[in-house]
Amino acid sequence: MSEAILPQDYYLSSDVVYLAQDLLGKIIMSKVDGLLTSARIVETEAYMAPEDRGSHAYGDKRTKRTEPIFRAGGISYIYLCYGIHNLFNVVTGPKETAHVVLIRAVEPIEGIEVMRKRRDIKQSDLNLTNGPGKWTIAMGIDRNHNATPIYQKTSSIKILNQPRINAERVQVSERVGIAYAGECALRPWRFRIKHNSWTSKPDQVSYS
DNA sequence: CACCGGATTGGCT
DNA sequence: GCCAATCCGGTGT
Repeated sequence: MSEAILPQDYYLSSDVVYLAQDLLGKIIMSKVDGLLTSARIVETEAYMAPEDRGSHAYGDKRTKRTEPIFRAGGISYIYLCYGIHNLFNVVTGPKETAHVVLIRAVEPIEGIEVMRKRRDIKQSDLNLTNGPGKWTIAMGIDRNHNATPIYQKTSSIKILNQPRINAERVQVSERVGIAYAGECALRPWRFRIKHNSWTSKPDQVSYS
């Protein structure tokens, strides 16, 4: 039964850093407009409010937008970034715990033709799903799917269990795009499957 | 109600 | 490497 849908209990852990790493290698599926796509999760990031300045829920800030983050784990948190991109997070932890895992990149398994059609780019297939704003398009995910459960058979988005990736095969680094978060930006909460071709942008190289 | 800026991307110089 | 796209959430007047 390694391909069972991950149950809500899985997402209720308070250890969001563990979960972010554990979600690597799991299979995310979507069924949107009757079209099935599936892919392997190859890159994640953990966001851990209230202390985490990189999180929308920093300081336990509650707004209409951040409200789903405070619900019990196992639902989606999808928001619009730069007015263009729908970024998908998994809400984790018990109710009132504002932790999420951002899925940053996936490796296509099923429905790659559907993904090509949705993305409509004239680039290599490697560009179909190798970024947080890219794979959601490929898999038909947008804010209509915000704050919905992902642990039910009937869910349009769900994640199937797979064996945990060994720590030696995981590349740990700083998170992307949150320089404004000061010291929090330095936290090693980005996780990638090592040597996987479908992960997103490489680490920034700094010259001094 | 006006303004600022963002957990990004793709195309062009 | 640079930068526009595009829009809405959050904040302050």
